[in-house]
Amino acid sequence: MKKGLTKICSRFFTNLANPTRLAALEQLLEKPMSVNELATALGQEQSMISHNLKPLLDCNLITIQKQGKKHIYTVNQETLQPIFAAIENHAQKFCPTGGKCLNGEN
Amino acid sequence: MKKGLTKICSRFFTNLANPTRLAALEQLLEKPMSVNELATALGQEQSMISHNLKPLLDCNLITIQKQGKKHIYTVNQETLQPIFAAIENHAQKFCPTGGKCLNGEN
DNA sequence: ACTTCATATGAATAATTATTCATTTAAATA
DNA sequence: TATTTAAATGAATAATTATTCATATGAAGT
Repeated sequence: MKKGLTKICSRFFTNLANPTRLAALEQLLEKPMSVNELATALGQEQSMISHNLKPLLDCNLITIQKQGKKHIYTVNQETLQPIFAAIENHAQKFCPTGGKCLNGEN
Repeated sequence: MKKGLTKICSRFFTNLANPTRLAALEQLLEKPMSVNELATALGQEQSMISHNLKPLLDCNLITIQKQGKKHIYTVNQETLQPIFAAIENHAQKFCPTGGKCLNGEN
């Protein structure tokens, strides 16, 4: 890790450290969609989705494409794919049973 | 991303989304060290370091090796290296100027 | 221009997470 | 076994972040 990356990493991880945003990303990985589609798919309020998409967009973890009234959001796969892959590997190799990493809820 | 990884990812990212813990990891990447060494290196209280190392350890992002009284912590490079690399790439390619991702402090 | 549909924003409150300080546990050694 | 050193824990408070609800913006169609 390059020195001084602590700051950008902190913001980056903060953006990802949220179940609503992760669920949104998970959904958007299936296919790009609009805010309302996302809200419906996740069973959440539209404003909640908007609020949560904003930091992801600001950090370029998703991109927006405006089609008239609709705003279609797309995942930045180049960045997120390897990260999720690393976590999947970690889960399998280092937390096979979930363990303390998953004890408790969230 | 495999379905249902949202939960583990959330905990995972929550652990990383903290400047103190990132600084600790950055330091431990240089070389494994004890709690007090870390505290000194980062200019923080021992109890703060301990509190922050705990979730990293619970999630196996670091490992512990007890040498008598001293507890030497080591980074799980297999997991963290590719993640930090992906973020570095992201920062260069998608946030070359920092932009909104870094505006404000943190 | 008015209405509708889609999204974003703001401000208040709720919930979560971090930090501090005091205390405890545990290992090593006198 | 008493003392010292290293680290962990607990509980209180501070700080941050999430969520909700009301409202604003903005694009399209009438």
